[in-house]
Amino acid sequence: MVKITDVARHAGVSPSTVSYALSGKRPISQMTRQRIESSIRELGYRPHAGARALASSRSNVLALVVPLRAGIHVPVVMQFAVSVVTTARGHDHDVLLLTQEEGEEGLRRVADTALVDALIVMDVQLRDPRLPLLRSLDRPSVMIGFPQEPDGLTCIDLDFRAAGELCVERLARLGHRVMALVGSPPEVYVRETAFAQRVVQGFTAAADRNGMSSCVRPCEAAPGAARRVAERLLSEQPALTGVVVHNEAVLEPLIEAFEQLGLRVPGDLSVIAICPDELAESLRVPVTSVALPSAELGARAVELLTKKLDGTAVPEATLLPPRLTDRASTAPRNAS
Amino acid sequence: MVKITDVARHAGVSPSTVSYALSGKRPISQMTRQRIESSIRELGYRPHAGARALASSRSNVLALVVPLRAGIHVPVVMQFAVSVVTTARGHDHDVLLLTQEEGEEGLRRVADTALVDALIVMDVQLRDPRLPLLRSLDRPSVMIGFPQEPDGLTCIDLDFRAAGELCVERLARLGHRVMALVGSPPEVYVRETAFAQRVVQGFTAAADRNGMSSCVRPCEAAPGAARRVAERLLSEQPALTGVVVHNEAVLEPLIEAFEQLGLRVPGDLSVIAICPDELAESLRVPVTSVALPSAELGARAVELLTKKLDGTAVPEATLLPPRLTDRASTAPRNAS
DNA sequence: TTGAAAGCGCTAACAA
DNA sequence: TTGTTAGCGCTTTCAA
Repeated sequence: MVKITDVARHAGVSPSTVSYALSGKRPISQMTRQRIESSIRELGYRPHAGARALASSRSNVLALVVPLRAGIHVPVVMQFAVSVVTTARGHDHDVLLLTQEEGEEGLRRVADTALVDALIVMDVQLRDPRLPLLRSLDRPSVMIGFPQEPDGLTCIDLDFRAAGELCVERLARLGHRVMALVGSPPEVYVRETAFAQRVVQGFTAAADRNGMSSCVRPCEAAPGAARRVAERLLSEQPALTGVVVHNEAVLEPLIEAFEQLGLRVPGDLSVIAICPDELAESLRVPVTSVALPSAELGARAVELLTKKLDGTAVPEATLLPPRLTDRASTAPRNAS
Repeated sequence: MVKITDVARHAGVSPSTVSYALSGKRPISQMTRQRIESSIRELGYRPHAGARALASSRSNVLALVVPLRAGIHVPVVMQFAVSVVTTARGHDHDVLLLTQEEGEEGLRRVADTALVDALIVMDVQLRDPRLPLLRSLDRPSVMIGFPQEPDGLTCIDLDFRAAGELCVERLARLGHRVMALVGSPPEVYVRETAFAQRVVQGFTAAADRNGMSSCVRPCEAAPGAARRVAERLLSEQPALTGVVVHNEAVLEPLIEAFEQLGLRVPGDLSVIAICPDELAESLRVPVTSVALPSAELGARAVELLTKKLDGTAVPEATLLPPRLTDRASTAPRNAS
């Protein structure tokens, strides 16, 4: 194994000079820098990660905790993870993958052993048991999602409340007066996942504000669930002309169900989803949607974290504004 | 920070004794072990990962390289990753996540800096450019998938050839004589992904062996592609009664398309998929399928790797036998 | 602009 | 069964 002393000898300088040339933490003359660089190349030198971590108390590794639970759309998690890895690499960091399953002990372990410098935690609940722990750790963290008490923590997420409102506003502008929100599976609400509740709040508030009739229905991801929800909605709200869907798994089946029940999309029924753009674009009827920007969230989370590692102050809360793209599933309300 | 010398002093022993108590690499008397354990608990001691890695030349971290390309079913990758993390934790290892994008340089980097002890590489191509590198690294690796020349490498995968055969055999036993394979998107074949080709080989060989008429159609994941493939199949093979689908993205739309074209599943057409059980179970018509055992693959890959790290010899090739589950999409050929 | 040298916290060879 | 101690390869202070 080639070590820093080998490089130093080969370049005719001291080890510390090589170290500084590598880190840029002190000025190096043009000439020595070049000699060092060519020695490194010639010898194929790679600094030992463990030795570095020990001497500098920086591992240059971030922990990413991914959720596993029901009702979470897997491609969103994956895209987020990939974006975190890519962005982290751009900041000279690697990413250690942890599962929710490991729980608080897992977080404590990687932090206390100095395996990682900082943590990104996905799928934060309103009263997440990990919050006190994260506050007490000596390493910075960023949470995806907003808990009830975000004080002292750094959180980022799509502004789901505004997303819910934006959907309603768009439907309102198209003349729709009676609308429904088809949401996540019931268990998501039961475990108090903030983002699901925020959509409901935004949806309901905007509907009330616009004097519209509205209702909210959670929906399972199971095969027949979309159909049943569609049937119930139509029987309970015969005048329904606008539907907001916040549930990736049932978006397609739900539209199919409405059409099988005799409603044309968007002729009789306008549909807006809150989901990844890729999903909205891929359906037979491309769906007007508010994007779930997982890649951007991942990138931003890493940037917040690297700033915190650099000692730069960052805002406690970052809410990404919703962005709506019109596609083929929305139309003005039929005058008939 | 609490260090091993603190624990040693607190327990009235030497640091090495603490180290050995932790690693179990030499016998410790009952009494000292207990004293050490309670000191550790009392002080909240956690060994520093970097220091450990430096002194022992083991980081206890595995690298996992995940694919990003088109035609790869995201939930399969995610489930695999989760299974790798879970199993690795059971063997006292953590998992560093790398993307395909990082390429050979990424592999070399994490190996040469001793950031990881070993590597798991997914989505191996027939002539994968990473093979020579993996052979030359001083760290063990396991590949998911089989390249053309697996010599000197450790590979594991589902036996896709046998899976293709198994599907045909089941259809043959049900009396079907004319069948088609709807495969992955064309780009998957173009880039020579072994598993896709192996399914084709198994499918074709078994069909020939049984004197059946067969054809193979790649299929895009795009919205209308399933419908077009279904139409072409029916016009070109009017006697078609058995379809094998090896393409998660189009399984559902394909069945819908066949039904819209007037064919009942399984009344007129029997369908067998090669896909994750969860997907097969979740469709409106639960689909008879050969399971894609991503969780098992992940666990087995880690086990192979930890054995290699322990110096135990492991087989170069591991092929998991296909397992077929009968569901509602297959029936004996209609006698009419 | 550079060098010397003292650790960082742990493991494992050696010695007892 | 346990202790002593020499590193592991790097960073960073101090000194020049």
